[in-house]
Amino acid sequence: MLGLSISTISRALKNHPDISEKTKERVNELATALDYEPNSNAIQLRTSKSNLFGLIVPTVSNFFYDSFIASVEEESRKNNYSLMILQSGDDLTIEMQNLKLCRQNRVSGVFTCLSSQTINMESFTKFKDLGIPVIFFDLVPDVQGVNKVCVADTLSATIAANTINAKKKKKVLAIFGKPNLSITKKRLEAFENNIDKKIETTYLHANNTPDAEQFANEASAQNADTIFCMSDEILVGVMKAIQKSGLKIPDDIAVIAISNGFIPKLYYPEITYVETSGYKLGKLAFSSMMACMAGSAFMQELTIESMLVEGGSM
Amino acid sequence: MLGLSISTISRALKNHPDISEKTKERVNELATALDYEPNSNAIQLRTSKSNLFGLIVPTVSNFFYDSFIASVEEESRKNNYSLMILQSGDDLTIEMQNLKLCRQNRVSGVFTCLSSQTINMESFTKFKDLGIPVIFFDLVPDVQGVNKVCVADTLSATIAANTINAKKKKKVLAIFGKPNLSITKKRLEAFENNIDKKIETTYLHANNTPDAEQFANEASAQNADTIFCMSDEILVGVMKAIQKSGLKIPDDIAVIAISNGFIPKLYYPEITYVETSGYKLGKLAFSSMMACMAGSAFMQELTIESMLVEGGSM
DNA sequence: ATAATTGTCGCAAACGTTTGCGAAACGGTT
DNA sequence: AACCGTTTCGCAAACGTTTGCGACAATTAT
Repeated sequence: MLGLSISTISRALKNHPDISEKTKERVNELATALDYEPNSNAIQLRTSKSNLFGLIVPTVSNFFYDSFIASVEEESRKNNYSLMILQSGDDLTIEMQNLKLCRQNRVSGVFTCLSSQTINMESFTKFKDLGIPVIFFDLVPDVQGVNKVCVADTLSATIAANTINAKKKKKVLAIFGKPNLSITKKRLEAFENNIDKKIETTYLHANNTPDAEQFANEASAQNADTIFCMSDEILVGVMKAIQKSGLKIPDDIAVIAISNGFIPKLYYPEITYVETSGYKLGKLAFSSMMACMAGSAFMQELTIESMLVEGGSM
Repeated sequence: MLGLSISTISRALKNHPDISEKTKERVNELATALDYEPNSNAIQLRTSKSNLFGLIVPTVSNFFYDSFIASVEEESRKNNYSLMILQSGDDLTIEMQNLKLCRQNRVSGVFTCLSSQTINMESFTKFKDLGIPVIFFDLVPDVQGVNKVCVADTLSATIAANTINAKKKKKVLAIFGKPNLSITKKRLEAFENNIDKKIETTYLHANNTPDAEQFANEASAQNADTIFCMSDEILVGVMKAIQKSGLKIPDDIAVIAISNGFIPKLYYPEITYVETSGYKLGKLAFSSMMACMAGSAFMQELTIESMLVEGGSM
């Protein structure tokens, strides 16, 4: 329509110095008039660079992951990337299928956490070979040479233990999650190492919310004065048990949790918790991804700081 | 490597009848050996059909939307589609930017709900012109000729009102959300029409959780015997106020809500609610999308049924 | 005046597929 | 031996870009 070649149009649109200002103007004018929109498939095919990140998560509907996703999406959009979301449902087969989808869609990077069944990392090394950076978050593999971003498990459990110590509690029920998860191990170890030895502490592992509820029921029967919850899942069960028992927080029983912060604020008094922000972790993951893209591949483990948020439950 | 042409390979991989079984075997064998993965950019460029859906949501971290997303992702994966997630933050500019991203990525369909600022539908008609189906969900435009899937606002509010009637309550505080939203209007209207006229009912609009908490505080001072919450946001505030007041549910005060179901189960007793499932809505949205893709474009408004889930709060 | 430089632009190949069409090979029928 | 039908496969164009290189014109230097 302008009597120009395709290459000239392409260059004009990209503000290439070879093209005169007048031509650029004419091209841009017509482009907006026709509201031309570049075909990103063609672009990606030609340049073999996509503006797509893959994000694999056990499930979207989760206190922690949803804010993580929100955070990563926000940054992606700001940096002109799109986000492809995939749920693994903590299923190994689906996880591998999702990784395949990422490769086929030629993502330029992957955010993922491990399913609890993942044993070998072979499916991830393929990405390494392809030069596609992988950022592990939250549930990360126990190996070196990969990029990991985590919440500060050790620190957060330490803070919780110290808070309990400072309040001079006597009898603590500490409820942790599934024992095989690295996150559980780290938190448990740190808690054990830091809780005052004079405090009578019972350790339990709850696989889910109902488990936690039942444990908390027994705890009130045993006159524990404090319950520590490793996660939101556990906190929810504990709170249900406490409400049922009619015990008053914090006078009859104190509660402290490690949490993203949403659940603790649902109750009155609000529950004191050590914050592990999915939102912050998302930001960290993204900046780590950008660092990888820029070539500075550190292959390190980064953590976000934790801090105590005081409610009225201690 | 096999002495075959590209076209033969292509056809063999797609199980084309022209190709002999032996050749197919050889090709497939080598393909898995090299773990060949088709370049979806090239495919999409050639066929101009993407296997990508766009999903625009105000925010991912929301009780309702996260389960909606989870649901749509699940179906998408099963049907060999991928999902591109975009957050609008209820911002008109970002909404339009996201729509642009959808077009550029050549999505084959869009799921979206309106930002509250969206006035004209012009940006959506462009998709119609391109033959890209758009499914509106939850917050839908008030016009004809588009595909909409919604929760049954009228029905759910009616069920809630009838439940209150059946329990012979005397004094009800009904808290609704932002008055300008269509969802609020529908629920309010249905509630008003169905609540027993003999019941003394106070209507309030809360813009957020703290508002609701304050309203509920005043309510307990006024000796209301029942509080109705239009949404989870409101329920959370109300529950905080009730816990603070020390009132017992359901003896001192009854609570009923319209909810996705997650929040009501966090408390003891569990809150009775009328279910509006984001998960179910996702399924409906997806099947509606598939119907559009298949050509049967109904351009209608579909709703999911609502049902009462009894907790112990009434 | 011619030669060298610079500023603009077009040609054509390439990215990895799909697909209509034609070609070769083969077996079977007259 | 000639013909026909079928099976099996390859050629080449096309999808919409990007980009190295060369071409031409305009400008400047000699």
